[in-house]
Amino acid sequence: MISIDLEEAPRGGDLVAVTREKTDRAKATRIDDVARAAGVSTATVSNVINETKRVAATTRASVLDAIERCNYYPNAQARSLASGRTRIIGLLSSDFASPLFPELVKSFEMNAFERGYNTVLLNTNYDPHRAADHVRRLIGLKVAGVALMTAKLDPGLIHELIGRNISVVSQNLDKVSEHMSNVVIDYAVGVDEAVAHLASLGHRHIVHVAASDKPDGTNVRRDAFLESVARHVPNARTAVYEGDFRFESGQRAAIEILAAAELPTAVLAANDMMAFGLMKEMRKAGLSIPRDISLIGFDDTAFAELSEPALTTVCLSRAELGRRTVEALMKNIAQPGAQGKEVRIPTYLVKRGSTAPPRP
Amino acid sequence: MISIDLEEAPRGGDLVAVTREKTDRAKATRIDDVARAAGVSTATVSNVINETKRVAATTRASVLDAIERCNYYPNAQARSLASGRTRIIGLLSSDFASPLFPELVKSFEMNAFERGYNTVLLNTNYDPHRAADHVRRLIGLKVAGVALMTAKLDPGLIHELIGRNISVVSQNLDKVSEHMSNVVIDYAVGVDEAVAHLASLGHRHIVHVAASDKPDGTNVRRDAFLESVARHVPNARTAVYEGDFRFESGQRAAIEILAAAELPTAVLAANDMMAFGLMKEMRKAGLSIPRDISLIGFDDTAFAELSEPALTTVCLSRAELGRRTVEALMKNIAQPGAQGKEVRIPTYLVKRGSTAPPRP
DNA sequence: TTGTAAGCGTTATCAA
DNA sequence: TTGATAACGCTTACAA
Repeated sequence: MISIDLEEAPRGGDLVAVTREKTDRAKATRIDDVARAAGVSTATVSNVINETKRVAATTRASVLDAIERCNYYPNAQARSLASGRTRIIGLLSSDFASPLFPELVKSFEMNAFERGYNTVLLNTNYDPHRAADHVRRLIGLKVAGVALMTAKLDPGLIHELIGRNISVVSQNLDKVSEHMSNVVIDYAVGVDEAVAHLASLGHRHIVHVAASDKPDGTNVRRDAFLESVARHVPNARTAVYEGDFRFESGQRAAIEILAAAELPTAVLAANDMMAFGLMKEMRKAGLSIPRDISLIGFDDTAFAELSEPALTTVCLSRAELGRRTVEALMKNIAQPGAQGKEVRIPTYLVKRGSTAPPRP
Repeated sequence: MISIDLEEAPRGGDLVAVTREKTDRAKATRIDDVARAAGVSTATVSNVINETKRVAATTRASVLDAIERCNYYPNAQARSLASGRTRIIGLLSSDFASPLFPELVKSFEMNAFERGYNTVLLNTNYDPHRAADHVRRLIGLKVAGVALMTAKLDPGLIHELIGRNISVVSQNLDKVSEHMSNVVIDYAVGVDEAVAHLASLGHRHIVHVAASDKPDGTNVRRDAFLESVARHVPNARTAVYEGDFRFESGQRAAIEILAAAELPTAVLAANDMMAFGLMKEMRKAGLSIPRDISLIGFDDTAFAELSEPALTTVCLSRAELGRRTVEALMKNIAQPGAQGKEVRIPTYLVKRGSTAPPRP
């Protein structure tokens, strides 16, 4: 849309470059080069690299030396063609830019890396066609496993993966099965902490701004909220407002809440964005948080600790989510044919400045 | 640290599952299966898939049909082993969780996908060892190209890539060379718009809270700031404070600014985080933004439009950055041996509520 | 327009 | 403990 490629930048030393080209590009070194350099067979080199067989210490040393000298990097394509496995795992998501993902992706990649795996990233952008294409690519790539961090995926596609012996870890799916584990985020514990916190501050009139992730109408957070309120707050007054996770829906919910006969003393929003919307609208209405009303969010997005007041919020450790997802994948890969597991990631409350006792 | 794998979930239909296993896992279909099914040779199937040769329409149709019927997914490893190229590109970053990245990663992946490439992600976490390992892996994977979105990387490693005929696109590097392009973010235009905006509002005393990305002491934003002020504001008063991109350093800068003999009427921070720090501290000191002082940030992070007041900020389009990075990579891949290009990504001002005319 | 067959760089099975 | 050598599944000259 703007700006164009500049003209080619000036460059010195053409001759040198050309020479280098002739040297470096002269075919990458292969396992036979190393074998020759070490005076052994390719089988031995392979065994040294993969530690697949006992190799005499001296042979081993000279092979390693030869690898070093030749500046040898094994060809991953050839390796996996021959061995039938790859060291690649996929991470499929609907939207990498959504708040939870950046850190999750980072943690996922780092954990995979440490186990010798590379991560390929796939963003479906909520498009089922794209998702199907992505799955196809993953199969073509012969990935060892895939983490499906997307809202919902055609079960047929999942089968396609499982059937090809690719490990799958899904998020918040209901069932595990052979070769397929499930990471479930345990919203209930965090919600319970939040409600208990409000109850202990003395709140008796707490409302929830819900937003449902599942299309089937079930809503884990809302249900947990209602259940927790019933448990922690005797004679509670409560209500549930509907939002859609977006800032604006938080604002709309605030307007509804303000229009109600009696103002609640605390609000639990299903995510931070809506909480920020609530915050803005309530401030506009002249209310002070937390003096007039307490507010709790969900997700612990980057801004939660910077907002005015800093937002009390329920969150989960993205690092843990990433790590345990990779672990689950690895477990499935290591034990093909075994039954998948269910991994629960707890959520917890982070207390900040947006909650206080209700006005007397 | 918390929670443990639950016991295996119950499962029904073992028999069915076992049957499926026998069927599905019975060796993936290969190109010969398709060839046989279509009654042609493997070469023809390959030519249909890759569009590498003219194939008679009828033959083509029957091959496509056979591919469909066999549910055939070409083996990427075998393909690239045979062809010498892969459809994988790498994206190397120091920290995927930093503000610019999520959307950049998303855009990068989507653009790569549309061109038939898969993206492998590598997070160095600012660790040179890890970076070196990553480069090694990329070479082993025989990726077609790599985008180096990391602060600095050992030039030796870059050479290692180039020498192996892997296209490289770096960010904010100084030079381009054969097989290596450079994406530079043009901070100057955005800074200039920001300063011009302040000047047109009537500001004459504008300070900058700088933070340097480059270790060599050069600071593009600061230099652009000083230059723009000199150009747009006659008899300007100005000053530069040092920060480190973090919220707290914005707070510290605010304290310094407030301690100065005369308060400036506007502040340009080198990123949003510091701007938020400034905002918090100035509010604490009883100042109102933008009535008492105008504030401009840099990056347009997610919260810029949600803060109170919404932050005027300089930003760049992450979508464009991702797209043009992939384009540069593709160009290099398509024309091996050609000289790299320099791609400039402009920045621009987003006017929001944190800027206003100075008090009279 | 189609087919044959020789690689591509490993791993893994035997045999030595 | 090591070495030959046949896969692995595809692409691509070269032939037909």
